[in-house]
Amino acid sequence: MKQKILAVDDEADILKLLRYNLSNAGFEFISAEDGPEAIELAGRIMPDLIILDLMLPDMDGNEVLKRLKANPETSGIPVLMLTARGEEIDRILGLELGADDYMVKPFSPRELVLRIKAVLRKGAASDDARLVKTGPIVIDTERFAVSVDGQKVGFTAFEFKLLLTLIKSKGRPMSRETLLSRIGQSDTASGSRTVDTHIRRIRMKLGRYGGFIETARGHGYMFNPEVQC
Amino acid sequence: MKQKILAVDDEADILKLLRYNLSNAGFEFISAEDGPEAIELAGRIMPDLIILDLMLPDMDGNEVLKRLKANPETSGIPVLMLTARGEEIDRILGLELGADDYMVKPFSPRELVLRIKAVLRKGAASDDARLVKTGPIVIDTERFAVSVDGQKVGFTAFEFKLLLTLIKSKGRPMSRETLLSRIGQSDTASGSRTVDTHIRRIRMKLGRYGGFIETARGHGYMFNPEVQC
DNA sequence: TACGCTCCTTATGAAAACCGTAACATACAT
DNA sequence: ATGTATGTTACGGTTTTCATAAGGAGCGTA
Repeated sequence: MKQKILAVDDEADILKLLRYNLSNAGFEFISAEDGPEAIELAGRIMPDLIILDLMLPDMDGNEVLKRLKANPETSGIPVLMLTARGEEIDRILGLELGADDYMVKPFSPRELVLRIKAVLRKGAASDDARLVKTGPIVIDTERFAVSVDGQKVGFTAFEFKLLLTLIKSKGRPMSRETLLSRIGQSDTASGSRTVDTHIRRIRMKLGRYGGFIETARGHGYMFNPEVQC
Repeated sequence: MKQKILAVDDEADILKLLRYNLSNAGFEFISAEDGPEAIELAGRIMPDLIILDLMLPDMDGNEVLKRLKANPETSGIPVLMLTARGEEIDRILGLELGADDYMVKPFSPRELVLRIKAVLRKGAASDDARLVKTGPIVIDTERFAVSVDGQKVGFTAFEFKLLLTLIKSKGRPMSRETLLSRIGQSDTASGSRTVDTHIRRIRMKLGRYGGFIETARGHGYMFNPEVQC
């Protein structure tokens, strides 16, 4: 059966473009032009994916997204956001909303189709999703950007990979050696204590969420977002 | 349904020529002879595309365009500008207005129809539009011309392709190798450090917007127009 | 063909960012 | 209480990037 895609945008041109390309790509295309209509439609037809413009006339795309996520019936539907400008990218990251991916307009239809397929393929088993979210922490694996509580935080390459590795195996402690090898620094002569230093730096950058990285004494470190502060 | 095209020109000959060719091409043709009429008509009939002469008797074509773009209802309509002379081309680029394409009079009707179809097909979200706009930066992909803040800036071929590649993948860092290969210099023995030099030159030419090109340490470079100066 | 021009490339040192280590302080476990 | 593991801090070395200059290839023109 064809997978259904709901696109929400107020610009008819965009909808036309989407309809053309997504139909060709083998999807069933449904469109909505404003927020309320989108929410209503989503709940009724249960699409496999929603394309949502961040800038809508009546109700902000963020608001729409929030309501979709608030409704348990629609909260599982992956959402791909569209933004008009690069300036808004950080908002997507920052608002810790439930978007699974995003694209900046103008976008190439070809790339859009690829991204849609990627999101659909991954579904719940998100091993390599673009946006990795853990509570107040959102990681954009393509831009190498991290935001905490809506604030963009600068991470170095090492720190970034370390954090991502920990989060991907969250709940399971990982030894320093494992961490180093997953990052690709295994062969280089890095004393394993180096990890400690980086862990500390990450903890500082995570601010009050630094405690999410627990130390498994004798075993290494573990990411555990359950901890309250 | 036929797509509507609104043509604005004070010369009756031109309008006649346009009407003949566009009707034949399957468009619904509407014409206006001056600025105010054009604006009124555009808001009322919502054409799919507007052909606008840069030189109008009462109100300059640029002024008309500005007002069209200022009105949220009409701002999404693509506009194709007509200029009487090549000398005016730079003004089109320079005014960072919202034109999507342009032609120089005298033009071939056949080419005009092709261009119209191209603009309509691509809509606002396109991979290879003729005019690529990012804030104060406008790029004419056919003339290899760039303007910043309305000022035409001379770019060399390498710089041009580099900037365009970065902008087309805006928001995502690209390695020097990727950049070189996309430009077509991959096989030539270009040390990847060459990219650095060109990036620097582009930054200088972009003036105060040079910061739009961010360096992703360890990853390459990324175009990101969010940065304010 | 020679000349002059522009543009691409490379070279070099300066500056900045990052990584790793060491030394000491602190917490944990037996 | 003592030894071990980790936290903290500071500093030096290394890598990456910036900045500037200069060599050399390609192109058009005379």
